[in-house]
Amino acid sequence: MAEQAQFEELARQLSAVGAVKRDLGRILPPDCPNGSAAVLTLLGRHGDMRMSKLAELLSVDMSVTSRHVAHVAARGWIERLPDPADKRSRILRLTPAGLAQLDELSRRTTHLLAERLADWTDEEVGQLIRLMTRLRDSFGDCRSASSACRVPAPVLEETTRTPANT
Amino acid sequence: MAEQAQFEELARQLSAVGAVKRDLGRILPPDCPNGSAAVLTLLGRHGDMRMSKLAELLSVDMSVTSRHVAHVAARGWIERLPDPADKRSRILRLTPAGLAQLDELSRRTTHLLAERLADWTDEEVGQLIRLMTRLRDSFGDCRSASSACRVPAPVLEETTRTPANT
DNA sequence: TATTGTTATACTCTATAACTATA
DNA sequence: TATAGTTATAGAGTATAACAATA
Repeated sequence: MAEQAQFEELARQLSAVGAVKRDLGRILPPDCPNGSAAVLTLLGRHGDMRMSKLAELLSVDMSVTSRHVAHVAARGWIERLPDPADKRSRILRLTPAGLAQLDELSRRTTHLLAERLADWTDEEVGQLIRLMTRLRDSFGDCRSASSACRVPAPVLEETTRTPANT
Repeated sequence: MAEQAQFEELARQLSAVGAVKRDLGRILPPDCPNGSAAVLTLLGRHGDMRMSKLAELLSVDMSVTSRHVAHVAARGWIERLPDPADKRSRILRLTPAGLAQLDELSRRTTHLLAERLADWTDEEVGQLIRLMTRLRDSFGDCRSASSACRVPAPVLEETTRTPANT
């Protein structure tokens, strides 16, 4: 178990990494904001899927997913096919135009990252990816796995003073 | 230099880590959204500073900083003192109430992180912090260094971990 | 003229709730 | 009744541009 000071620092870095995300967002193609890019990326990586599955991968509410998907579909980058197994559902699929857009996305982001991280080693980038993935799992497992994280965290009452941590 | 596939994966993880940030944002105290929390945290960590300095630390436009600061000041968590050296400028300072609020923030976030990252070792958390910090530096240096971002850029000696006023 | 900070406006992302159409 | 998805609405975060006061 890590120390409290570490958790504070981690929280700060999580907040600060937003600046990197914004930098990446600024170089996206026209009409393709972050939300659209995320949809295309996940469809390219995981293949055809339903809305609910995409919402889960995005870790956002399905209403949000619906908006992003509508935006992407309106530009012809994906199509929404009927699901023969369930008429309420829709299957999302990248179109050739969507694939081309995804290509462009990938080119831009990797170019920027390659430029900024020019002095990083392969191993360092891999390590960061592994740790971020694990971080996400440590949080995300709570959303699907209902038991473990369901423990409603000791509700902080007490005073406004920090107990001299361990 | 890392491979292209790694950069794509890193971009994906950067996008996905937003879910963790949102989880942290949900447990913040009333009237204290992420922007306010960031202001309080940075003032607590770096001590009194001017708007422009805070904007730089937040990596956002000063207009955004101004809004966040106004929100925080309206709740009495900071005060905006005149700068004797420059009448256009204002010095930001945490109030006792702001310090208490910062305490509460810290308690909540560390609680949540300690819970979610219960099976992480001290070393793993430290490694993630180091890599995220370096990632931010690899991007952030471009903002201050006005020329081409190719150049390693002058590293600002910023090891001041003075816990500000007390 | 340039800089510090504020305000107005617009856009993106997100969540909640109400709604539909199926199951 | 319950679930898949849509839409309306509201709130937070951000950037750009116009502005005021001061340097």
